[in-house]
Amino acid sequence: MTVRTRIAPSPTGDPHVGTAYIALFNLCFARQHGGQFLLRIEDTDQVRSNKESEQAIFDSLRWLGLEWDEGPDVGGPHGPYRQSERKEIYQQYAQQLLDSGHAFYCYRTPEELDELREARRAAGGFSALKPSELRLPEDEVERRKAAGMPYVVRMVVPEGTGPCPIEDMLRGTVELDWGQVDAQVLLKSDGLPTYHLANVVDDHLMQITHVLRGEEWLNSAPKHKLLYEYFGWEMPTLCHLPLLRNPDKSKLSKRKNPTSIWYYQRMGFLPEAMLNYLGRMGWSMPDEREKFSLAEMMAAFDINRVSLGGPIFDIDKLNWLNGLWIREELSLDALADRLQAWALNRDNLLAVLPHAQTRMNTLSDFIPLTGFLAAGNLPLTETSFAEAKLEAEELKRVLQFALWRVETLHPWTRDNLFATLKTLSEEMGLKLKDFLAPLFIAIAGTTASFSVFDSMVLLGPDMSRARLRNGLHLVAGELGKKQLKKLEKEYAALTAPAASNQA
RNA sequence: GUCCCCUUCGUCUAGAGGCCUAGGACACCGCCCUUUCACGGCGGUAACAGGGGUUCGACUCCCCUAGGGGACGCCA
Repeated sequence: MTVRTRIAPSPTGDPHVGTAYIALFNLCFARQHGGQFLLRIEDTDQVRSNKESEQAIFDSLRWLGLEWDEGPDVGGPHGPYRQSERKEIYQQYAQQLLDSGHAFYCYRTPEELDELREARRAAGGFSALKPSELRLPEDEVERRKAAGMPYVVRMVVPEGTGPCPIEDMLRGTVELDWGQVDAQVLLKSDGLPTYHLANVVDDHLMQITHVLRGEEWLNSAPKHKLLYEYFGWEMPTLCHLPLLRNPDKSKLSKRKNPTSIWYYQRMGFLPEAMLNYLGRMGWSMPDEREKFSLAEMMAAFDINRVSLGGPIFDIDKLNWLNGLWIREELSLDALADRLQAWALNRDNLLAVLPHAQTRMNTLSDFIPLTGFLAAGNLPLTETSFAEAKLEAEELKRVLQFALWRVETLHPWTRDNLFATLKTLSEEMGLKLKDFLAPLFIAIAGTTASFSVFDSMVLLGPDMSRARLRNGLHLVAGELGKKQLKKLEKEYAALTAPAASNQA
């Protein structure tokens, strides 16, 4: 048996806890059956594609203690593969589908596609675009081809509606409808495969027998099934796991929650506890024990013990569990080692010292000066922000806008942070000093600290964002939908200040 | 809007027709331990979404409704 999970790097390089969650279940399932567990990096999306963010994922999984196997060769050396380096493989298989009439060239422009979709939507019913609608007359195809217009390769799908049964390990037979299956793009105009093609081809070449993936993929299973039929390959057994959720029950997202594994590492959670907690999400030990190691979980694993309701990622319980690990599993000696490795290591000290040294008279000044860097959550209250001489509304705007600006910021460097936030302060018409004050308080707990940009670099993106979010929460409470809309509007107006006051 | 999935305490969950007066854990509250705070111990509040069936019997099976989530891209 060979089980795999596909991993999509995030554009900012943050390894997502959801990734680890899926990987954990894949690993346990594979090991329980004495099988292999393979990883496959998904990098057909040019935006996400860089070695750095891929490496971050491997590092984070290793930190957690997850292991994986080296897969069979797919046109290159063993290990995780990159689609962009194996472009020809997918082109070759796409050609095979073109030759057998299971795929076709499509020269439709984005505008035409929008129109077709809109018409579909207006008509009600299924919104999937079918080959018959997308196909252009022969002469038009020739004309566009001659004009050198970009094209894609799409798969042929059944035109009408009708049941398409999908077998799921946990749900049994799920009946989807062909009507919702569109003529999926297989090869993009840049020649790279989409997820769907790469997924099927890779799994076949890697001899995958079982796929455990997120529930979000359930709806595209018919496409995959069809591709397996076209190629005449045997389809792996599918299993769709529930999605981790935010406290508001939506799919766990960076916007609402810290989702990066590094955030939790930074917060001082032990990898064992983290993995233990993920194992408790949607799964339970037969004896209902709460604390267990990866080895224990693998030994006792049973996929049928997965419960289907999407679990909410609850930091309170993770906290308790982590405490349990610290108190019950670590000797004082071991705990000392952990602390040393976590924060008090030489690299960390050398990174902080340049900022601390000039402000130190005694060695004892060091901890008070830099303690905020090692702290998890700062002990702040609403009144902590009184130091910033801004009125409540402005305070709110500064924190929210700054948070939005740095949410997608990459790379996370001092210069980049400075440029971004300086620009924002100018757009908001605030003096940099006034603008920065609330950021200082949210990040360092006080305005009497060294550069907030340096602090943010030392804290890292995840912790910095979490602190800003926390600060915002303190001054603004839970933002209502209306308020949020208003802020979003003001924020959008910032980047295009001239355009808004015409009429 | 259309399709799919899901639905047990606030949260994570146990529960495969009678063992359920629905169990455990987090959080919360109270008591005990304790020079404080934690830890630990003991106890408490708190749930089968609603309505119909099937059955001698339904948290468990079926249907409907409601709610939540996901998917409808040259993103994964």
